[in-house]
Amino acid sequence: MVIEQQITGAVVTGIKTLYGADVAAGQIQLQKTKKEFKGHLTLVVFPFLRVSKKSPEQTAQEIGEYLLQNEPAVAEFNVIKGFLNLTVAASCWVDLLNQINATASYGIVPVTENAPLVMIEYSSPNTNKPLHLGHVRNNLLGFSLAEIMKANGFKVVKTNIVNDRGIHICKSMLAWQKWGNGATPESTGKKGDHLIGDFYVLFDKHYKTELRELEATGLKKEEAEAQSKLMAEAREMLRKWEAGDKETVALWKKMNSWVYAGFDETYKRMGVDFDKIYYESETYLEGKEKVLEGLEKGIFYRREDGSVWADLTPDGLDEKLLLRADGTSVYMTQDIGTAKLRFDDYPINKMIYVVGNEQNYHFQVLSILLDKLGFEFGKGLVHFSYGMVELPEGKMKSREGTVVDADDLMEEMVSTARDISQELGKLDGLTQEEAERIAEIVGLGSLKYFILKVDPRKNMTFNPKESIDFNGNTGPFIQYTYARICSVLRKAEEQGITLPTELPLNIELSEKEEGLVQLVADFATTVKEAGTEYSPAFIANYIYDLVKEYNQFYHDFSILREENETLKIFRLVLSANVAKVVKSGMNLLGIEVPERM
RNA sequence: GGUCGGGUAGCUCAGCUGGAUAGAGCAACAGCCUUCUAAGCUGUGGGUCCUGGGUUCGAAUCCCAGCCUGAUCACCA
Repeated sequence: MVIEQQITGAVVTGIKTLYGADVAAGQIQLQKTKKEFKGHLTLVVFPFLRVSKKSPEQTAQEIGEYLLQNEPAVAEFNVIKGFLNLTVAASCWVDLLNQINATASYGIVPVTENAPLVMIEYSSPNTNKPLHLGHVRNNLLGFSLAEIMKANGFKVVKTNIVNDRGIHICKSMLAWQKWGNGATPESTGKKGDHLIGDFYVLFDKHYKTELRELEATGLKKEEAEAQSKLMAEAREMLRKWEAGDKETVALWKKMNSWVYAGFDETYKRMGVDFDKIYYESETYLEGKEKVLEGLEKGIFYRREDGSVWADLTPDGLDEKLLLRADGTSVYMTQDIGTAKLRFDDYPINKMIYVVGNEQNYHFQVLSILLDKLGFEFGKGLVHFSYGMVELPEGKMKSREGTVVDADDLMEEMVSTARDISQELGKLDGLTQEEAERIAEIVGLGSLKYFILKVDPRKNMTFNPKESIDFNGNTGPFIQYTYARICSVLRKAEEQGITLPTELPLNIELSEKEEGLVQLVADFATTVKEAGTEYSPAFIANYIYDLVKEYNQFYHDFSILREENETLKIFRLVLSANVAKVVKSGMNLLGIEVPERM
């Protein structure tokens, strides 16, 4: 990176000297040389033809000669058409590796006292069913994004808004009352969130039966729905809850506590956490006040029936309801309320909402509304919108039981990891605990990487029948490489080799080794890009490239068996730094790396 | 219909702020373990980068039109 800046600067002065023209550093296209050509960096000379008034080849030749004489970092060059391929001196690469080696957390920007604060909302489950694959994607993206923002020097507050109220929860409660026979997580041995989820499904089953029976008497669908006794009971329960009926609230609290215990277990295993949790039951009334405030200021308007609206047609959107005629709040009102509470709690500079792309419109509207209401982060709020996870047959439907459950999935991945380890005989000589720990790391690593390596915006399909791979472009592939490096480093230590803090600059390196140093150095820019683009996938793809490259090196070169002592040490330092970057990169994805596997 | 995504190898995906012959993995086939972990490495086959125009020395990438696909446009959350 430093090398690139140096050469870019030299090119600027070179063009000034050769052709008397001024070019901005930003105009200079210095890119990595393609593998099939010799060199490390390539200057595209086409843009300079206007000032050189010569052919591409001749221009490239002239600039190349200038650099060779005036820029010590450039050791060689060759010209192919309009491309000037530059070979950087080996000593520069060793020097660069020394710098990386000296920085314990290379590529990670430290968080300073007065760094801007980013709040990231993610997960945001309903309390009427367990987490499924869609939540897994959300959780992994949210957690990783938080790590990436931290690595870019931001203060980060991770938050979760739990949707703990509403008709859906009442459905589970009602079903439990009617058919639960007092079942508890203890009595059934079931995780609380699963238990509640079962009752939610049970409600739906009974409700459907009721509808069928009503329709059999000749009623239309809408009429049947209107006459459903079950639904009426659920609504009545919601009314009671909102009125603060003691019995209802007590039941609600009890059942929610079961769900939270279940969620905690799932989050813990997944390795995600939160700094601050908000509950909708505590925030849903808050927005009202803000909306009324906006009404007073004339930002919103009231209709004849008493409902309050925002007119967003000047912004190219529709009119949006904010308060019903009866004064109750809607989803949007709640999000305004939550925003208010958060802003009261923290000096938020940037707000990121990790929410599925089906809510793009909602957040577009929210951004405008918050801005109008005077929230500083409103205009710049980021809706980190990600695509759905679909099954080969299409969308997952919780009511139809086609969801891929998060707990089941994690368990399956870990157990597959365990089986593979056993088959390959990788666990010989390890204790039961160590083996189990590794299975956990590898199984979850596989799942996490599988999800995070794809562009968040895209919908992804997950085929439960074809289990997630452990070979190729996968988490375990990366973890395996890390474990191998650790193994080599362990052996070096056993042989009494200590790694120096600084390598001598006069080492002869192969292209492969130079390329690896260059790749390792790229970690810093990758972290930065992942931050500005909000993309864990950038990190994932980078690590894969690095690891693939390292594996080739590992295969083709000896490290400990290298006879040239200096070279051996260099390769060990290089390996150690590849491992270092792989580890911190994987950590940015929320993935652990094992020291053996 | 309006708005916003996505369309790249049989499958899953990179590449998209314009640059060289469009890359990986999986699957298929063929090789490489008495040598630092073979969850690895090497090779073979596989492509109208949705289509058609345009801008450019140069387009998978940018612009326009169209096609396919998903989401959304609720007094649900």
